[in-house]
Amino acid sequence: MYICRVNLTYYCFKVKTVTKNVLKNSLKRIFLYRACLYRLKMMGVEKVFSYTLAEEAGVTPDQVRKDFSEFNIRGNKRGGYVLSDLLEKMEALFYRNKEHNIILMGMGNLGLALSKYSRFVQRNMNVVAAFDIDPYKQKARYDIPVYGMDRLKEIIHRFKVKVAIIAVPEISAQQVCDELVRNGIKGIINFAPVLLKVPEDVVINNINLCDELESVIYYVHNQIRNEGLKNIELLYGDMK
Amino acid sequence: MYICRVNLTYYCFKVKTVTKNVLKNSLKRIFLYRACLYRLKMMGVEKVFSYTLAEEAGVTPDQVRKDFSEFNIRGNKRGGYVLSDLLEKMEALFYRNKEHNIILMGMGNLGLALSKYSRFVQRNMNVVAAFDIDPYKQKARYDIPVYGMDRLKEIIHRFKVKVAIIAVPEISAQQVCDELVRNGIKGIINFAPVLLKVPEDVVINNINLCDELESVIYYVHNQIRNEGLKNIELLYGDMK
DNA sequence: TTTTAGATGTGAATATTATCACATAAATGG
DNA sequence: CCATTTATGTGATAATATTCACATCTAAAA
Ligand SMILES: NC(=O)c1ccc[n+]([C@@H]2O[C@H](COP(=O)([O-])OP(=O)(O)OC[C@H]3O[C@@H](n4cnc5c(N)ncnc54)[C@H](O)[C@@H]3O)[C@@H](O)[C@H]2O)c1
Ligand SMILES: NC(=O)c1ccc[n+]([C@@H]2O[C@H](COP(=O)([O-])OP(=O)(O)OC[C@H]3O[C@@H](n4cnc5c(N)ncnc54)[C@H](O)[C@@H]3O)[C@@H](O)[C@H]2O)c1
Repeated sequence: MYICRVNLTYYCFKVKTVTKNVLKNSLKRIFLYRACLYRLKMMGVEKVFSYTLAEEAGVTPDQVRKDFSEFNIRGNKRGGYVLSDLLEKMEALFYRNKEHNIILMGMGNLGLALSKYSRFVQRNMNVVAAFDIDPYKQKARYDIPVYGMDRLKEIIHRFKVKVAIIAVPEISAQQVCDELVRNGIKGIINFAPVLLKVPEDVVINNINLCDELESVIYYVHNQIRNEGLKNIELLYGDMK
Repeated sequence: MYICRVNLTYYCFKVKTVTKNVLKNSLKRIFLYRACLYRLKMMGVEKVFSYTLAEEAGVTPDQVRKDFSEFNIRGNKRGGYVLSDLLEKMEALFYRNKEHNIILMGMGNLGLALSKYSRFVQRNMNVVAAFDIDPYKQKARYDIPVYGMDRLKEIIHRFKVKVAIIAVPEISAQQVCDELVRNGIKGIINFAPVLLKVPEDVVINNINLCDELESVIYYVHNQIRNEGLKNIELLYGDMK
């Protein structure tokens, strides 16, 4: 599967020999659909229709079908979709079949919590190591090994790590980020409330808790409702 | 300031006696601009132009001006914008002048980290209390008081709490959420990887770490770049 | 086996969002 | 103090995303 940028908001990629233009929003919603499907699965549902899923996800049935169409996910012309089939197709889309090694930068309050988060493993994502400049933390015992920055290159290469989580103080974030990029990291989840500068081929996903909270407060204050939606906007999404 | 919903994607609200239609995406970008402005401020910048900010935020200068226009934020016809003025206007927009009391549900790994996060306070958001069913945690000493669920109503009313953070296990999340809604909570940041069901007047902001990680992996794998963007899509944004 | 009801899949139509382009205002310099 | 330069602010226009509408297919009923 080959992907190239066609223009600023469209991505062009191949699904089974056919080149299609996939809208970024469609991709985002696929994640939502997947979450809904897991929920429905837990409830014992085995078959869904576009309107079942739409209802659950807070979108229109047309949207669901259109999105599926974009990703070449197809159901039975009258019988809707078999839930397990759908999930399988989505997981394949997200490379769930493969294992992914991840590293964690910073073993402070947040890093510690993340290091104990078992769900990563359940989803084939292994946090193979954490890195911290504090020598005390390198000596202490945690669920995952904690190294000094001197071993960053070695670990990244040994485990073929492509994605890192940044949980270091704001002030160190850019420096740590640069170091990661220098060592071949291509994707970053950044918890530090700063906008990191990276080369164009590196993907950053910022999670800014204060901003998210503030936006909720804004919505609540102004009585903006999320009718029909399961979620309000997350910030920093779909810029440009 | 009064806000009402006009249709599914537009919101209608009053800015100084003039009713304007504000696009949701504009609002999202205002958060981004603010983050950029703080960054520039730290670098000693005092005056910005639409193209300065655009460059920093990874959008077009037109977009910046248009967004400002939507929110009635205006600069000097030739002299650009005074940074401190801009920030002031944005903070006013986000009710930063007022204090906001917040509660935290669940004092586990994540809850503990959040309870120590000092930045909330810096931004006028006070986590006044945490709640946990574990009696041990109610007795132990933390940075903030930890209560049992029996005191939820009392605390919410005493501190006029409108917004809560959910950091309880997935299995308990809906139940805790219902309890919050029953006691008048109108906005929720939810870390549990489930889609919560709430009445229409309650705003939910889900932060699903695994999904965010998976999306980064997806982007990295498919070599989708975030050219010109400071952030890739966050999930669950802008549905419907 | 044939009919019928009901859901999919997708171009066409509509709605929304972003960019363009330029009139407009304010600093600057002669 | 007027001309010139330069950046704002915003309608007009272009691009993108969503919804509509219906042809198409298939499961179930007759
Ligand atoms: N605590 C939270 O709940 C929370 C929530 C959201 C965001 N954040 C953000 O996450 C980041 C970490 O927060 P925290 O509360 O865990 O802070 P912390 O101070 O507890 O932990 C930071 C850790 O990073 C390490 N560190 C510092 N500089 C480093 C460097 N150059 N290289 C490697 N390691 C380094 C420190 O030794 C420390 O262990 C901050 O940017 C914060 O704003 C924290
Ligand atoms: N640990 C992480 O880094 C992390 C990251 C992202 C998301 N999450 C999510 O956040 C949630 C909490 O994660 P965690 O690692 O802190 O789990 P945890 O098990 O360490 O903590 C959960 C806490 O909630 C309390 N609790 C359970 N049921 C409750 C109820 N009905 N009412 C009040 N309190 C209750 C428990 O006593 C416990 O203290 C989970 O849904 C998890 O998926 C965790």
